[in-house]
Amino acid sequence: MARPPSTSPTDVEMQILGILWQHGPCGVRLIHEHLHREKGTNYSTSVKMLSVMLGKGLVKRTENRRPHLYRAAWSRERMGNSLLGDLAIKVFEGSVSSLVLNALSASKASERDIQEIRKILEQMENRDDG
Amino acid sequence: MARPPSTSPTDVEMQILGILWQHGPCGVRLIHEHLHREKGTNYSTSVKMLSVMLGKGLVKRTENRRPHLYRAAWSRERMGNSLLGDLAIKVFEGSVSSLVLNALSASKASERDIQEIRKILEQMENRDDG
DNA sequence: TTGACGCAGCGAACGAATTCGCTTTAATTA
DNA sequence: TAATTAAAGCGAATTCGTTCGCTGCGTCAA
Repeated sequence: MARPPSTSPTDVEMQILGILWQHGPCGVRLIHEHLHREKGTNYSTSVKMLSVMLGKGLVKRTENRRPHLYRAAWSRERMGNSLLGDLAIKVFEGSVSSLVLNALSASKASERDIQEIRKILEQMENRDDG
Repeated sequence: MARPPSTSPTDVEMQILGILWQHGPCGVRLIHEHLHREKGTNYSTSVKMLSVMLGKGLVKRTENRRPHLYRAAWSRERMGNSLLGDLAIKVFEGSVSSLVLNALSASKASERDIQEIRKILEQMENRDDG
């Protein structure tokens, strides 16, 4: 009679993944320092969250030495695409294209970004399956 | 000592917004029928959720007649862009361009989508602020 | 070895999100 | 009007996400 556990990473989990993506593998101490700076949480909280994330398969860790080293289980890109897919399902009935189209027409992308996108479009057209 | 209330719509709320975007303004009854079909929830649950969403400003309602009519407070497009921005903050350090770029290079957009995107890019370049 | 200190883990506490039962209010029919 | 049915609302129950306090272990230096 309550809500089901969420599939995608929660807010704090995303925050931690962000730190891991930025720093690469690191110990709890470093992660804690970031979280403490950003929201004043306790060391135990960081330990717990990492533990939860380990259980969910969101992070992996090396236990050879102490302190243990944590790293993100998924790359920034992979996670981004996955969450983008979820978002498309929620608001655009599953169409990532609609989502991207809509974002492009609403945003003010830089000249450099536009060139970048052009290049990618050409690459796509040169693929057989495009 | 707990989590802060989430800013963006929750899962169930998004589900309800989806129904409203699809059907346009409608009463609780219709929304309930959808939710019941999809996850077997009770009529009271739909009433409550709509009430919560009304409090959050996610939906508006007309009380002239009974049953009351509910409608989404934000368009699909507006909500999509807003959530896309949130997502970019979480995974790409705030860069929507990175998010879109990454999505484009990973996805297999259709020929028609590609042309569509080209058109939008041209429109963007013709704007002074592009 | 022993004392000090950092690291890891567990379980409880608390608010947020979701669900429903029961009551109240409104409309519709007899 | 009175009885019946539908709509709306309230409050409690339940689970999830997040936080921390306390306990115990590993490591290092004296």
